[in-house]
Formats: sequence, structure tokens, C-alpha cells
Amino acid sequence: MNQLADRHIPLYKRVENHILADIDEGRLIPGDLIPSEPQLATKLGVSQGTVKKAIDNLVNEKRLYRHQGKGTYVSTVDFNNSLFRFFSYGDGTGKGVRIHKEVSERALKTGPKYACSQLGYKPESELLYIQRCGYIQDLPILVEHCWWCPEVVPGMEQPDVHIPDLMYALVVEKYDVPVVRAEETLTADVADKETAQILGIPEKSPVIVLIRHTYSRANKMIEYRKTVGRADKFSYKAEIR
Amino acid sequence: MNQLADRHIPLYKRVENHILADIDEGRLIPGDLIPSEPQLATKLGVSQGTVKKAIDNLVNEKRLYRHQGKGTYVSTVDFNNSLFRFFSYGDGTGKGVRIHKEVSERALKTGPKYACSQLGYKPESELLYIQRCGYIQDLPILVEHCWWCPEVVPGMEQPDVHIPDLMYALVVEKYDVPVVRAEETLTADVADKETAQILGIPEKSPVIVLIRHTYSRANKMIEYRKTVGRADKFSYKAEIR
DNA sequence: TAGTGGTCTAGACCACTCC
DNA sequence: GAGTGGTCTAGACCACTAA
Repeated sequence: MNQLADRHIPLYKRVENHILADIDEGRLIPGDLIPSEPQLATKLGVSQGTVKKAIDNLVNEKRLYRHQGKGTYVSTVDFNNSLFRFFSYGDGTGKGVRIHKEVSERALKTGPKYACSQLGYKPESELLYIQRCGYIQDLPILVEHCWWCPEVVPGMEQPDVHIPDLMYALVVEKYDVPVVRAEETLTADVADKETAQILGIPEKSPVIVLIRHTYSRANKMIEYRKTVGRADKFSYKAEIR
Repeated sequence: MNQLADRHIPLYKRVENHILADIDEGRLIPGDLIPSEPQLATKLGVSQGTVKKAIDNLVNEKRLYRHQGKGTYVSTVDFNNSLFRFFSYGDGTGKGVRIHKEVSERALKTGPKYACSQLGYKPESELLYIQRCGYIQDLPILVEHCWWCPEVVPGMEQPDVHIPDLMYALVVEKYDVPVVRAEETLTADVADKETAQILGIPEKSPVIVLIRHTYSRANKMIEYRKTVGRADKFSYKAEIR
């Protein structure tokens, strides 16, 4: 902790920044064990209590997690935090109901202009498209449209590549592409003809729409995803204090 | 910290519970100054560091807030945390755009059955109804339907009682009814004829629906509110790590 | 048994607020 | 100046994990 940034920044904050820099610059990647508290303390020339406080804060922010007796690890992206996850089946009563997903289409095809531009391609570029339908029991409740950069996940369009419910596991393990972050935007709309047909609801029924941008290292966006779900099957509940 | 609950519960957790009990049982109400750290430490027979840790946790949970040099206070309910607050004007770009509200109807009238039952009345009871329309600039973007327990806020139906944008300020100050907590449930729907007309949108356009249950002391529900907003003007954005 | 995080203490010094 | 929270240290002891 040298630097000329000695002005007014608390020690524990500098320890936090040190760890975050290691993460953001790739010296530590999701799942890695970070150095132990005593190691960090002596390396950075602060007390273990200060390191503890820094790590406490990062754990509160979900950037790290601890495991007593083993060590402290860098968090992996947890899509259980997806906005959709908070939506419960029924009218807010349901717990974590499992949604089963099935691939309904996959191919290399010309991407729509918003997907091309968001992913950093010229309009009309070929993208890897995967469409999936999500079910609770046998009831279809959502449709996912995923657009991937084809060179990031080459061959994923092949029908023999198994796609697990949590697609990101495949991306990380098979293609060795770290998934670092995602942004989600939620809004509402009414079902178009195709969506209505897939979900078995009348056209123009209310639907929840979730747009997700998924990023890998160096702020590279690797997927544009649009998920459309039946509004009568999703609601979000929160408490205000 | 006596009690026979000496088993395995960390000291700081017991301090947290002590403070929370003071809040839940009304010995401390929102806005109150809690005892200072040294006072709590000696009273509970623990070190100041332990009290600090307990308070740290409660501050992280937004149950308390600190003000250096002054003390630590019990949080007041912050409706800026409303799910609607996170929704931004436009398509997720907007910052905190101000929504101006105007009362469009207020009267004592027979409540709908869901409002009566939720508020703990017999069906067909008279409730205090307030309808407001929310605008950005001059564009109507939401309609609020509020149902209050009439005996909690007597006279609020009189047209000379000014209703501020943040209605709860009036309730707390004029009627001395503490607002302790609220629950919100968010979902989507399509506009009915009346809503469409008020918002100036086609019937069956997509809308965001927010149901709010507002509670006072002793878990007494005092308001049932339904807010309906134009879906094209609201979107919720979040980041996943 | 050695190493990790988890709890708890005691005390120093600083920064802010109010009288 | 007295009282509050904010930062930081040093060290004790406990609980869990692994070899």
C-alpha cells in the first residue's frame, strides 16, 4: 500500500481496492482462493483486523465468500440473483419453483439489428441463436431468445452439444470463457403472435420482458438475451423498511 | 445479556436482537436516537467493539443509520426504496425523474372486497378512498388507488386537507400514526378501459402493477394501495455478479 | 497438528457535532 | 471541551478443514 493516494482514504478501503484490482485485472478469477488474512496483512503492512474489515465489506457486496477452515474465494456469477429468480410462480406465494428448459431452436443466423449492435457486430452479421422454452411441470411459462458471439462459443449450434439449464456452466467449462457480470433490464409488454402461440396464451396477453447483457473479461459482451414470461405467472415481492 | 440462551449464539448477534426487540416492541421508534456505543457496551456487559459490530450489521440491513458526532438512529421507512423508484423514465436511461401527483378523487366509499379483507374489515365496509394521478411534466404515467382505514386517518377525505406527494408524511405528522413497514408486489397486466382513459393510452396496453400493503405498529395494516403505470415508461435495471 | 476464518477484548487516536 | 461514531492495532481464544 504505497502509492501517492495517501490522502484520506481509509486503510481498509485501500485493501478492498487492492483485492478488487486483482479481480478486475484477471490475477484472480471467479472461484479462486485469495491469500489468507495474515498473508494479506503482512504483504500490505496492515493489521489482520483491517484486512478482515476489508474482506467483510467485499463479502457483504457478494464479491467474495468465506469458508471457515478453508479460506476466502472470489465469487462466481450467480444467476440465481437474476430478477426472474425473485419472481415466484403463482401470485407471490410460491417458493423456488424449478423451471425446466428445453431448446426449441438453434442455428447460426442473421441477428436482429439491436443484438448485432449491442454485441459489437455490423448489422446483418451472423450470430449464434438459441431459443429455449421454460416450463413448470408441463406448463410453458417463458421463452428465451439468446444471441451469442459465434467465435466465443464455436460449435454450440451443433445439435449434439448438450445445453444445460444453466447455459453459463457450459460456456465456462467447455469454452473456458469466464462469465464475469451481467446486466438485466425488466419491463412489461403484451404478447405478440408467435410468443402467444408458444406460451399457449391469447395474443396481447400481458408478459414480463427481461433483457440480459452478459459480459466476459475486459468488458466484452458475449450474449444478448431476451426472456419473455407470462405475467400471470410471475410477480416480484419486496419489503420496504 | 443474561438469559438462558447462552448456547452458541454469538454476543454481537444477541446485541442485534436486543436492539431489534427495542424497535419491534415500540421502545424505540423510527427516527429515535439509540443509546451510544459505550452505553450499550456497559449496559450489556460487552466490549464496545462487539456493539460496533452489531450496529454495523444492522446498518448494513438498513435498520439503523449512523451520523458521526451525533449518534445512531432507527431508520425511518424510506419509500424511495419502493420498487417503483427503481423504475426509470424512458428505457432505463433516466435518473431520478420527479413524478408529480394530483388527487383526482377522494371520498368515503364502499371498499372492494380484497381491500376490505386485507385491511381486516367486513366486506362492503366503508373505507377512505383516494385516487391520484402521477405525471412527468404534463404526461400522465400512473394512477394510484389508495384504500385507508377511515378511523386511522379521520377527516382525510375532506377536500381542504392538503395531501403531499409523499402521503405518509401527512399520516405520521398530522395523525401521529407511525409507518413502520410496507410490502410491495409487482406484476404486469393490460390496461382496462378506465385506466387507459386516464393514462391516455389504448385499452389493453401493457401496464406495470404495484400492490402495496402499508403497516403501522403491532403489524396493523393501514393502507392497501394499487398503482398502475404505463409499461413503456418504466423499466427496472439491475446488475448481477 | 497446522492453517484458516470467527469471535471478542482493550485501548489508542481521529473526525465530526454541539454547547 | 465533552461526547459521538470511525479507524486501526495487537493479541487471545474458538471452530472448522485438511493432511
